[in-house]
Parts: sequence; C-alpha cells; structure tokens
Amino acid sequence: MMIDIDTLLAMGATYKKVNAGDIIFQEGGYCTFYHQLAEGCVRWVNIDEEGKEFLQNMIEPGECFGEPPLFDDGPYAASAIAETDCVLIRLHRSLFLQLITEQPAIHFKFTRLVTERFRFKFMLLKELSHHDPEHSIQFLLQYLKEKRKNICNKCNKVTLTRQQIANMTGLRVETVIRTMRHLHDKGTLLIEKGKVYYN
Amino acid sequence: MMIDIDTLLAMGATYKKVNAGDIIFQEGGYCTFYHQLAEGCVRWVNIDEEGKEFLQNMIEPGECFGEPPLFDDGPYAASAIAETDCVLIRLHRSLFLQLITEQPAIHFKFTRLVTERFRFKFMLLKELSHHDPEHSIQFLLQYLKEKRKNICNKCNKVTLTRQQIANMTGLRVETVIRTMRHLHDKGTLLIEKGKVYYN
DNA sequence: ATGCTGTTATGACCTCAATCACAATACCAT
DNA sequence: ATGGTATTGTGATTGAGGTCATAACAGCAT
Repeated sequence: MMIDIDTLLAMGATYKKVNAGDIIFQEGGYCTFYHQLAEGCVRWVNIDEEGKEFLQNMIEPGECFGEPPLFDDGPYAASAIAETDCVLIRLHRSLFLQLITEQPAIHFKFTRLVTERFRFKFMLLKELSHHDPEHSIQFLLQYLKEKRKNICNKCNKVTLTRQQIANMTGLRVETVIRTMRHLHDKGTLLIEKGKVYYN
Repeated sequence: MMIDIDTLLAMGATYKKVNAGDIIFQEGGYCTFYHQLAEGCVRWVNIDEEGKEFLQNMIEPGECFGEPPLFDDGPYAASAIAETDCVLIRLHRSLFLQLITEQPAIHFKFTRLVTERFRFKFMLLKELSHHDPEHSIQFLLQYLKEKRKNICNKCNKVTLTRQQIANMTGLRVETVIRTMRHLHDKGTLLIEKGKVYYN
C-alpha cells in the first residue's frame, strides 16, 4: 500500500534521507508526518526496559508505516529505525488528512490497509496464544508468503533472520532455530547453508 | 463506537433478536451485514479444532462488531456468539458502504475505530510476548479500565471471569486465578468474595 | 588463504506455567 | 434451608521453552 508519488509531491510531500541505524520516530512520540518508504528497509519495533525488541513489522520499499496516530490522535505505537540507508517520503499530517478528505478513494484504501493490519495482528494473537512454536512460525511464514513480504520473489528465500522471527513471535532465537530445523526435517520448509526457503 | 440508530434505520437497517448461545456469524464466513449491538452481550471468539476458545472481544451494547470484512473483503475473522439474549441492528453491507461514502464523517469515525482496535492488538501482542502473566493481566485490566469496558461504572467491578481473561491472554484459568491472587496481595487490585475490583 | 563478524547450531540445565485432580465458595432458583 | 451449577481456589507433578555457554559456519574484505 502506498500513495502515488506524484500525488504526494503535488500535496507538498518531501524526500528525506536517513542513515542505517537512525531513529525515524520514537514510540510514544507525537506524530506530525505521514511516512512512506521509497528505498531501503525500516524496522518498526517496541523496545522494552531491558532493551529486548518486539518486532512489529519489517517495512519494504513502497509501504507506508507509523499510520495509527494519523487516524486516532494517539502517540506513535512503536519506534521506526532505519535498518539500512533509506529514502523516505514525508507528508505533513494536516496535508495528509486534507488529501484523504479530498480523495475518498485514497481514504478507502487506508481504511482497507488498517483493517488488513488489524486482521493480521488479530490472527497472530490467536496463533501465538497456543504456545506452540511450530504453529506460530508456520503461521508467520505463511502470511509472509501470501503477502510476498520479506521473501525473495524469485527464489522464495526468507529474508528475515531467526532472531527477527524470534522478535516477531516472542520466542527465543534458539527455539526458533530448533523449531525451524524440525520443520526442515518434516519437509515443511527447506534450509540450505542456513538460509530458509518457503513455498 | 456506534452509528446513530436513526441514521441506520433511515438507511434501511433492521432489528434482529437472537437467543443466548446463538451463533450470529461464523469465522471464515462471508460477510453481508454491518452489525451493531443494541441490547445484551456478544462474545467474539476464535475456536480451534480442540474447542479451545480465544476471546477477541466481549461486545457491550452500543458497540459494533465483525467490521473487518466490511472494509477488506476478507471472511469473518472470528465467530460472534450471543452470550445472553440480544437485540442487534443490521445494515446490509452495500448500504453500509453507501452510507460511509455519502457521509465521510462516519467513514472517518470507522477509520479511527479500526485504528484503535489495531492499536490495542498491537500493544497486547507486545505485552503477551513477555510471557509474564502478571504483566499481561495488568495490561488487559488497565486497557479495560481506560475504555470503561467490561468494568462496572459505579463500583469498578471487572465483569470478566477468570476464564474469560485466560481466554483473552492465552493463559490457563489456574494461572490467572493464582496471578490475580498475587496482584491482590500486592495491592494492585482488590478481590472480595471472588469478585475483582480494579481502579 | 586469513581474519573478522554476524548468524546458525547444539548441548546441559533450570524454571515456571500447564496439567490434573479435587475442594471450597458464591449465587441462583425452588 | 436445600440443591444445583458456575466459578474460584489450592496442591502436586511435569514437561516444554528459556537460559547459558560454546562451537560451527557463511560471507565478506583484505
């Protein structure tokens, strides 16, 4: 989901470069911009007191991120950190709201986007409640596959590390590694030189 | 969140009575109606193969439920079951979409609603990933308190049973009971004759 | 080749929530 | 009061995932 770049620029959006590791915005902060990723990779995470990360989403080019506060006036729900050097497109919140008011079709696209994200969290919550690592990991992989997200379009290689999968499911790396080995043995997925292929 | 009843009726919405235990709609089914609860109580749950329930929401009068498919064309994300005898208001999906198209203010209200629900699942997911029952239960209670949901407005009595809290957090009843006893001992909440008071 | 770094892999031990089993209590209807 | 049912409460046991420690490997730069 993204807004057409020309439309954004016509509304007054601007490009912004950030370096790998830069914090784009922080959980709890006040939101002034609509963000869309043009190049690079951004991770959207909650970081707790002990520094442990819960990974909510790995954002790829063309996706928008950090939308909740645009619609419900709350603070940012998580922090966005540049995983690599990135190019963002930003549009001031008031202009964004003006845009979706003027163009209901775009508003409908966003209602749909938020609904889809809600649905994903909804299902993930249900799956994680089983406390069955195999189940949880398979659900996540299946979702990524369907959305063609964090997965190579040509070779079906999963671009997430075991650590990142652990951070998205609340499991530990070791558990993810062991469980995925087991899924490989069962034939559910393929591990070659440590890389995971799912199809 | 609800749509003004007169507006609904003017669009052609109809009342429907259901008995306690009736299934209003089922997970995976195709969605034809917008639903709003007028009287009674509805539980919105995922039920797995073994019959174990994951409770996504306890719906109280004035709330709408089962909205995701209205916006993203997917199937129902969970089943709605009447907890007590209920009175619903239903509006055909096409008329609902017509309504929000004609009245952007209502559309904005729904974008906000879905966003808030997304935010809640988002935060809950993060909290549950800690695998700390005390943490999880306190987060849920805090949320219910802020939303004044499933909590008595006069006496702060939590209307959810331990079993229901277990089904919302993926914990077992015994764990919830023991953890809440502990929270009582710590003074975080009050248990009197088995009933929980949180403020 | 060599060294360096991030990721994957594996073994040993431990903890805490799940599980099972059963008792006590609250509450409603008669 | 009495009975019935739903919910809360408590003890004993156990097993799966967390934790810690350490090794092996892949990939890249020099």
